[in-house]
Amino acid sequence: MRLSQFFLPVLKETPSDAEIVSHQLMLRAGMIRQEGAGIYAWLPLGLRVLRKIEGIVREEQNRAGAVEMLMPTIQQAELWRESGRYDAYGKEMLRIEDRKGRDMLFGPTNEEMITEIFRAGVRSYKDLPKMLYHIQWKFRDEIRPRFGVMRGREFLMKDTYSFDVDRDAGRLSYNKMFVAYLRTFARLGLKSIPMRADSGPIGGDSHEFIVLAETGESEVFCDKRLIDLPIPPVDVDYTGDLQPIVDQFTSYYAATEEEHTADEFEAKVDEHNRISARGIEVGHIFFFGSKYSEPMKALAAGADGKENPVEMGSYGVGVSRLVGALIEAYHDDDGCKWPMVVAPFHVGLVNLKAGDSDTDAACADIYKALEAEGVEVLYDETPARPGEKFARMDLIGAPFQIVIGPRGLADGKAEVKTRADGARQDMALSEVAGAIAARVKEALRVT
RNA sequence: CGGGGCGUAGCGCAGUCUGGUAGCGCAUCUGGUUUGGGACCAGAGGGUCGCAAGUUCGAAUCUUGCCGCCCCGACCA
Repeated sequence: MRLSQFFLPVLKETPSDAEIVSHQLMLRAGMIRQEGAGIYAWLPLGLRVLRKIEGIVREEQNRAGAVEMLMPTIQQAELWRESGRYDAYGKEMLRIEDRKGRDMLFGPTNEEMITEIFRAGVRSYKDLPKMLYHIQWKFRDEIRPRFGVMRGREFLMKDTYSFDVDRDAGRLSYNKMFVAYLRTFARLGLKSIPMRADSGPIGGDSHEFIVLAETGESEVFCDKRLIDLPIPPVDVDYTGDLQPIVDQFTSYYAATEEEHTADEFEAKVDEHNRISARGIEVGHIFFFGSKYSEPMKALAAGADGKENPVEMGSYGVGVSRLVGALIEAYHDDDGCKWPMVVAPFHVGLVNLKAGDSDTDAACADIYKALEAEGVEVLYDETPARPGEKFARMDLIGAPFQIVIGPRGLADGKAEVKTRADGARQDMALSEVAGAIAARVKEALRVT
């Protein structure tokens, strides 16, 4: 992508109503624009990151055996009356009316709809288990939206729903999502910790996946040793027994504020291993049994011919929130420092003397060579001053910056800067594209 | 919803107390000088002062109502 064709409205100054660094940088780097309280337009740069996160979430869901679909954002109130939640949900639900005066709503979640879809297509235990998911915009009329995309009213969520014949089978689905979430967040470059969470009125299992961050909204307590537990590899067998993996993570103490008890914390964790910190909830997995299948009559016949409500779970990932969480984890004073897998561009190519035929030609060659290798390049061929170019590239945070100017050109050199540590090194002009492409590919390799 | 704060050019702000017809920095545009890590000089454009009503000879400034946004609390991906 050539910068001159792109739309990148960067800000030099920090907008005054952005409180936390991720919100500030998203506005400054031209990733989002606020259109209302908790409502944001995703500008081209921000959308690139959002799509990449979405892609990784999708890959890991598919790997775990979940099947993608897409449900609408607008739902009928009728459906929610069936489950009894139309009245129970409260003011967080945005209620609207169509031209015929029918009650509609902008979906805050999809349990009812998926249950309705499922019951229409499944009658027998032979069709189970099933896991279905979609990645769709949700609207929750939050009492107080804040922190940019971290708590927006409109947000992008991946929500998966599992359907099983009984509780034991349900546990297997739960474990699949548990493992998929460990992998998803690790692939994104985040250290997530599954924490025991409020299980709600009907009981069942529930874990929140928390990324530690000073700006997190939740207060959390956990065992330090959780942070470096091994993540299940790409070839983990989802048809096999995942219980040992889940057990390993859940054997250590980890709880959010609501579930935390100081006595248990002190009894189970040595003082030097205790972490008491703040965290961002990036995922939540929940097994809720027949809460919806029973009132909504989502039944499956068992081997004995008797019909029973299916056992369900739901599993959410805050996709748009993850953009904020990633910036909280990866930034410095100059801007974003994206991990390769979510970087809006892998490489920023800086032409130090745009308009000079030699530097233009050298840049064009490298640009072409990189794109041919599948590397995503933002090529700054605008005649701005060098300092401004560097600042802009730092702000958007491409992992590599390749700098071409007349001085280096004379020696056949290009300068390569690594955004993560700021290191700069000279590389031979003839080799730079190949070498950087190899490093990009290596960083994108899935493990 | 309760408490606090804010709304003046794309961004950051001053001016409001004490009414007199709108200003600064950055950004943008033009010309020139520059060009290897956030340049300099000269000039220019850009504003229903959140909206509406009222007071007044005169309102960004005073009064009332409304709208919007941010921060602190109970909910959640």
